[in-house]
Amino acid sequence: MEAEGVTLEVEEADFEGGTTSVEAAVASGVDAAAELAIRAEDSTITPTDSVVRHPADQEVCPGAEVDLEAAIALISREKAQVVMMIENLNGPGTSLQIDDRGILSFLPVTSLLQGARTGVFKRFSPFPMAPISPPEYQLYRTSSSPDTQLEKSPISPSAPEAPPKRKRGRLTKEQLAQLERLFAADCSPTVARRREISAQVGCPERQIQVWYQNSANSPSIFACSRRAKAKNTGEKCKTRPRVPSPVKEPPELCQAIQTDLAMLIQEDDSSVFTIPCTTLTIGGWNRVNFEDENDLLAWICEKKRCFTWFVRSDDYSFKMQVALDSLKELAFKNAEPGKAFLTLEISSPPSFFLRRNLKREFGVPPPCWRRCEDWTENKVASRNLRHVLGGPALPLANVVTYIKSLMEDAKPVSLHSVDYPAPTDTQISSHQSSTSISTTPTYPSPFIDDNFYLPPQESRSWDSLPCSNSRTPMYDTKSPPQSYDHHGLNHSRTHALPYGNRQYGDIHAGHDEMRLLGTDVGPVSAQPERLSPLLQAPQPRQFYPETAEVDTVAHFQPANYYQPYPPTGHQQQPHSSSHPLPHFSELFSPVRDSF
Amino acid sequence: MEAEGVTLEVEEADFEGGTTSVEAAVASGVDAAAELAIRAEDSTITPTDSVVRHPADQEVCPGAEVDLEAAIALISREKAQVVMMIENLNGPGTSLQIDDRGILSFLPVTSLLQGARTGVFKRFSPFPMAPISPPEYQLYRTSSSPDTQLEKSPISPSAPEAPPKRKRGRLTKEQLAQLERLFAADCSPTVARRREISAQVGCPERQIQVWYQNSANSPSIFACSRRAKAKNTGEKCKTRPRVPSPVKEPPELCQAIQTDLAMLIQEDDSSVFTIPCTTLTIGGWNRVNFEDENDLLAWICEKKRCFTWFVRSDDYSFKMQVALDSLKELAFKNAEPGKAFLTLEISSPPSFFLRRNLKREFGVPPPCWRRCEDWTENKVASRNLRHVLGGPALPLANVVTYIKSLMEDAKPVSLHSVDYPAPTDTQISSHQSSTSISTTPTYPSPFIDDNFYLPPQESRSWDSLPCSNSRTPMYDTKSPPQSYDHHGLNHSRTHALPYGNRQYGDIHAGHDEMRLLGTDVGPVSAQPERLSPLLQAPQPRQFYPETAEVDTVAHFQPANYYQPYPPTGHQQQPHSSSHPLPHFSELFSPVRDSF
DNA sequence: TTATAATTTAATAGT
DNA sequence: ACTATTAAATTATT
Repeated sequence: MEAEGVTLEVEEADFEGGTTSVEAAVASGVDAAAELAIRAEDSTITPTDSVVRHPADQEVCPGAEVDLEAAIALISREKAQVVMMIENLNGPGTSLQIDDRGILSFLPVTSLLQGARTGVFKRFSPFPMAPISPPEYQLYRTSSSPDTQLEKSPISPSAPEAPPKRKRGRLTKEQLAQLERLFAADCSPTVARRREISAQVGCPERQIQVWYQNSANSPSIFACSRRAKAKNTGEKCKTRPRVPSPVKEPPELCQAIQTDLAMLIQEDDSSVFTIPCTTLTIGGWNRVNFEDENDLLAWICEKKRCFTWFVRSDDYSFKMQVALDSLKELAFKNAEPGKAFLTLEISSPPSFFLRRNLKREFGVPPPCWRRCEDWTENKVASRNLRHVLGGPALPLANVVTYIKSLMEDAKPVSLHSVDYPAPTDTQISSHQSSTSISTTPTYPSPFIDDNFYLPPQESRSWDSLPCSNSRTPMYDTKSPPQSYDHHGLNHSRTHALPYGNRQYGDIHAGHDEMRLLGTDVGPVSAQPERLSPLLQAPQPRQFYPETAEVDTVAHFQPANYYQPYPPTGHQQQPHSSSHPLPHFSELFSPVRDSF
Repeated sequence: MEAEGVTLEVEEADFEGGTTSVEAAVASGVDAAAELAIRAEDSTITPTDSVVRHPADQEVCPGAEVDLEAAIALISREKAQVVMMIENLNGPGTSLQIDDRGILSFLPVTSLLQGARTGVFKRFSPFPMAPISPPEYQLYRTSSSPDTQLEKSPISPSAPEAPPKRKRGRLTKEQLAQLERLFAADCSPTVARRREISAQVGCPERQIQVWYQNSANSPSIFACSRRAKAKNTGEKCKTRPRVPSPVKEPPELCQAIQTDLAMLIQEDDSSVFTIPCTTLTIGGWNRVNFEDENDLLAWICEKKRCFTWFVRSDDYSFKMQVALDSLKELAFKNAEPGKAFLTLEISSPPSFFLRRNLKREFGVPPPCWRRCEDWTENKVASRNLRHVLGGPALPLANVVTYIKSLMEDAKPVSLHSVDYPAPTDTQISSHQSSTSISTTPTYPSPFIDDNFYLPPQESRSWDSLPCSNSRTPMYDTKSPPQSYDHHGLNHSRTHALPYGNRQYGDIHAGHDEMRLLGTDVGPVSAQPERLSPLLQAPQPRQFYPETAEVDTVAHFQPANYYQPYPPTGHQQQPHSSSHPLPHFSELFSPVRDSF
């Protein structure tokens, strides 16, 4: 194959320390395999040394993959005259490519040459691929002396033992954050659990395993035995999520409440399922979180039968509670891998709370949640009843499962994280490209003054409100603006969502969307016999709706002060809400029967 | 335990970059556990940072094990005033020891102090154990100000978030040189080996590890994958020394010839073992090398059956060859850690060579070795037949092993690097304090003129001399001044030298000396049947002794032009030497049998 | 800025 | 699954 080639001469490259003549030669041959050799022809360098080598220490030989970047780096440091040869190309300008690991096997010659021409030469992979037609370059044959000629190792024992190239993938920040969270919840997950995590996080199971391993053992100062740490600080390294919930929840859903998280959410139900979310969109209002902090959370409180969206800014934390039973429609949509959106159509606006962010100190009662006015921008949340929550796919999917299980004894719905849904999806795009992105509640928080912080009063505490000793629901039953039923549940639109993402499971493109409740709202003719055990096993619980006056103080005791049923017999009459309330109990709650 | 202690003040330590006051304090207490804290009291260092940490990043606390070496290294890099405190000793001077992992838990205080006193401080483990009685030191209580006082961490959560300040120590030229060499020999040493290296080079194991790592992987040009380079240029990265010698050599001995080194020594035997030495003493003549260059080397050429001492000065390189078989006695003696002396008693003077130092250019034949007159001062080497070579302990010890293996099928002798033999040793002191230290051959190099550089003539080349196709030895057999045999081998004086140094093995103090050959020279009644395989496996090779005229040109072809046996039939009669020659062949070479 | 020391983190191997 | 180690990538320091 003393084939012709293509050449380009670069007079001056910007290699530091001296002007260096760079010469790039591309020769096309017959072989399909490409050979790349870069050679520094400096007299101070011995011929053998000057052959550029693969970073993985393999000699460059036909068919070999070459990390051009490393090679270039080498050359630039060599300050040597350089000859690059690409031989046995299928055809100039077309056949080389850089794979996703930045490794070159078949590099677009043009980019190579262009790189050389511009003298950039430092990084290679993302070179402009501008198709420069081969004619632009001269056919060329390296004019080096025979002995300096690269003896094209006859392909033969080219790296007889191809050292199983260690491809080092790096976890993204998000993935790491997720893993950290999950680790905190359970530092030694089972195989099955790992598989779930793998799906959720979006990387191979093996990688998850390795991560947990390394996290547990690494002598790193940070990790400093994440697991060991957990073992010491926390209890005995929660090998299982420790929530003794009677429900057989899907994994991530029943994530344990970390201590700090518990402090954060200050929910008195130890079985709340917190979901760290990335976006919350209500109409034009949009709150994003970059997952480095627990700044945007969602959880479901079974006891109170509500969703909560939690938002934290510098000085204050905010939350809004959406009654489970005000849910008209619930739609799940996959987004990028591991991510999804959950769209909720509710029939009544949420209730709003805020709480001062204070470091807890001994002797000082921690700030507690206070009811407040809608803190979203322009109080949009009071008008727009469509919430779009973006976050980790699996937990969000599990929310669907969970909600579904509240209505019917359905089999758990599995999640399918499809290939990136083209961003053409209206839901997503409308969501993503939505108006302003406010990283904090934009509405001036109402009622924030020092008087606002009343000492927690048992009598006013939500927790101490009677719950189930009276089966009378505590909600305001008047003025349901709409009625609905769940016959409207559009099963034809409720696709099974394959579990996992495309890396580890079957891919059923197109099944990335699911809706739980029909769009239409029918009359309340519930089918109590189809209620899930979830609702029957624990004593019927009640949702405390928007009954309190706007400035009512809600106090939740810490989780570990949880007061089981039956609570105090003392009960408080709900106030009337300024918002219309749905007759959600007529729909789902077996409580109805006991009325 | 505000116990009394023992103190020693060292006014000036030789930490590079500045004079540093070093203070060592030893306090004895009641606890059996020892606490060691080393603290740099530099205002530029925060208190927490200045607490020396275990290499594994653990804070030093009572009972903790501390890698003193690392600590010392750290301190020396800090260039800070240093307070060492050893508290809760069982008793001063007795209770600390370094375990086999080089970790200190109970260090012999005396050595610590002595080290401090002498300011050596670089290496710790093998410090002289000379029992210095505690009274020699004053009772002492650190007089530092309260706040700088080491708050003996109430074990508590001392630095909750001590930013693990990264202290960047830099390797000295010498260390780097050593490492480079060692790397060339073995680019991925085992842990044990690394520990040795660490000891030898004099910096913490961790640093060694890091260096190797960076050398192997870094895209640096020097490193530029030093390991990669090694892998490619050499065979497949000698994870083991690559010499296919039948002997099971200990590492450092079978160091590969680096390219430049090969050029330097211009030996045609690819299996020579070069040993970078620090001193060569022959009588009153003394040549030292500071190890930053390959200016003083020793090697053994199995093929020629000779030792060679190589000395390089600015314009010329010199060497002398000592016939292996003229060896009367060989003594090994440990010196400072990692260093040793080898004393050779030979029965006949070496032969001398010189070569001009020229950069090689293409087309120009490289300068070659030329026989010449004794170039030592006053030609002392021709009269004094006792050579003392100082250098790295292990290789030198291995020389002994090697030589031993030439004479008997003995198990390899391992080396013991004892605690510093007290510098009272006559051999060392006489050597170290010997007359003039000349950094270059002081004798005016003879025959240096332009005529001296004859073009290499095949017929005159030493390499092309017939070797084995005629089994007739080429040496001058006349006038052996002495006869000898190796029955004289004094086994009672041949101690087994434990391999490794005291850090990693049993310590048998006192076994730091060994002699191989008896001091007496007996008649030549060789026992050919006891010859080692080394001498039998490769075709019998011959030593080219001092046969040529003094101005004979010896030309060694480059290694890669190596001409295997049988060489050209053309043979050249040796000239008669001006020196008496031993009948070495009668002793060892099986060639004798074929006479 | 470069060179190189040191750390962090992913991955492998041995057990 | 745990341990130790390697290797890649990154950070930091001079």
